Amino acid sequence: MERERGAARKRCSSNDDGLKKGAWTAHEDKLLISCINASGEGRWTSVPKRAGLKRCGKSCRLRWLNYLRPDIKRGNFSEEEEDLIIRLHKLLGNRWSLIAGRLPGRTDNEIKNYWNTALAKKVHNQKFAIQRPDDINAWTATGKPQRDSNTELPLSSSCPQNKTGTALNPLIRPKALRYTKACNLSSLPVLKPSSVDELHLQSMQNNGDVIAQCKESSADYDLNLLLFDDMYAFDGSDLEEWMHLDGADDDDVRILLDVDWEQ
DNA sequence: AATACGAGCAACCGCTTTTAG
DNA sequence: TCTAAAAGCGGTTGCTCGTAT
Repeated sequence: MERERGAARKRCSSNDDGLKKGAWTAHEDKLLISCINASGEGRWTSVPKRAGLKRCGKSCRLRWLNYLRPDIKRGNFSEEEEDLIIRLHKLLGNRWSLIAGRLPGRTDNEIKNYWNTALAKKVHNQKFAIQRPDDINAWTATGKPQRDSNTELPLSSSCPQNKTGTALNPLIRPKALRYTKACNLSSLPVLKPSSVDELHLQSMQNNGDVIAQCKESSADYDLNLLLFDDMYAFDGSDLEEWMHLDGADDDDVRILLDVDWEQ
């Protein structure tokens, strides 16, 4: 299998078979557009033959998706787009396709380039780094809040809090989705496992006190915007317990178990 | 005017994941 | 269930163009 896949890669990457590489000409673009208009997207390996192009299917796909698609938005990024990219990058890291999914008309390649050339520097200069809790000493070395030894629930004093007594700036990472960056959940979009169609959570309660509130604001495929107004410190096991207290179903618990602490 | 340098971006490469038979 | 092919993804490369020297 590996040999076959390697061979397939070689076929696409090699110039031995006369495949053209480098910048696309206007004529090639025209041929590709005509082909896709005639038979639709997909079956990329057969596109070069159908279009009369000396390119590999992969190259055709990339050209179409990143440049020729009619719904592509060109031009400068707006402030709103810029802000959204920064916030999503804080949450998702270099998951460009996911980020692009939140910006209609923008491609992952475009966003990636924009990040690498402009935003990364800007974010660095603005010290847009993840904010650590003010009272970091109250936190354990793992980044988890200290717990009550009897209830195993987090001690309220172990988490930095605002004036209303709710927690500030918990750092979490959705581990099941192989994201590598810690993030500040406050007002940020949160990834939801794609297998979960609906998010039922409206509130999680513990002994009558609202621990966290989630507001569903999007019905996208794999991203739901959850706004955690005042988020309490928690980790996966705490949440599981809380969810069961609240009568949540397995999907709800799974969402929350996909969240793991990272300092 | 010539050259060097850096920024921006399109395209490529190779790996992983998904799909189809 | 297994395998090969196709599609998707993110990192990297290299070309072009503008600016500084």
